[in-house]
Amino acid sequence: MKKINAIRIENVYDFDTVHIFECGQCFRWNKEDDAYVGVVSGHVCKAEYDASAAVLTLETTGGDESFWRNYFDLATDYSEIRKTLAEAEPGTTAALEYGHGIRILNQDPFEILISFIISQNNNIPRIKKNIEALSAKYGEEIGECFGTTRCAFPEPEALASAELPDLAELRLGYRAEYIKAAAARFLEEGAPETYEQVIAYLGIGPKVANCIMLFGHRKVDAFPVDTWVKHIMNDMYGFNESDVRGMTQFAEEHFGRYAGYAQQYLFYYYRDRR
DNA sequence: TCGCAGGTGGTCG
DNA sequence: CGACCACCTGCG
Repeated sequence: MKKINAIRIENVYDFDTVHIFECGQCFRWNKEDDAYVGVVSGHVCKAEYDASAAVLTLETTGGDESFWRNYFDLATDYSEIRKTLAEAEPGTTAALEYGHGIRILNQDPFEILISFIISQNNNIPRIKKNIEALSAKYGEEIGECFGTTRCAFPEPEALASAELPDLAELRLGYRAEYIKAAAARFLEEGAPETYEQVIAYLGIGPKVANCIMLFGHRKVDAFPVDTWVKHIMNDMYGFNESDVRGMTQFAEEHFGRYAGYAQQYLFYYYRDRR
């Protein structure tokens, strides 16, 4: 049993655990009993939020308050973001209200890189299974927490030196070779900092590259265009679903520096009500 | 059985 | 360039 620290953070607003953890930005948080439990940068964390008291309570194996404040992006004013987006594009109002309490987490760049390679042409339950399997086999064991043995997300070294047949056993499919190559490249070159550097990776195209910039590097004007955004942009603005260029330009012009937030609200709203 | 799931690389015209 | 199309895998 790992030692658990309690951290109590007051005056937390615009926060909703369901919306934060289910909006598709992260894959290692799961509802266990009445709270969400996740593994973040080698720390296990149980998160509970009391809206009436505006208090976020964390039970965690590590990370100090400032680490978790940064992870949950508590310094950002999401009311201001929603207000700005609603004024710029009134059609998004319903989505902004529906997804109130979404926050774009500050996640580890390597974990995001690998996780979103796995996400391509895939579905969320299988993505999560793949990532858990990868962590169990190649990640460091943290110990038993909240009734389960938990493992950190693998380090680049571990995945770079993984054998392809072993990765294949985890049912990663054709993404296995992308993962190994990406880990080796990350190890050699360090974290890719720009869209151009990320998209140069084998197995990373425009959609995944934008997700990596948005979720792994806090480039909040990035606008990932996936199958749902195509439906949304067709539905709301009449774009042909093949016109990714047009949608991207629209996002730049209408959502501007908050395009990434807009994408999350819209994606979550439409996908959740499918 | 077949299409789909938060796409991408390869190959044509 | 832009329009196909195959692709690991699991599920309904």
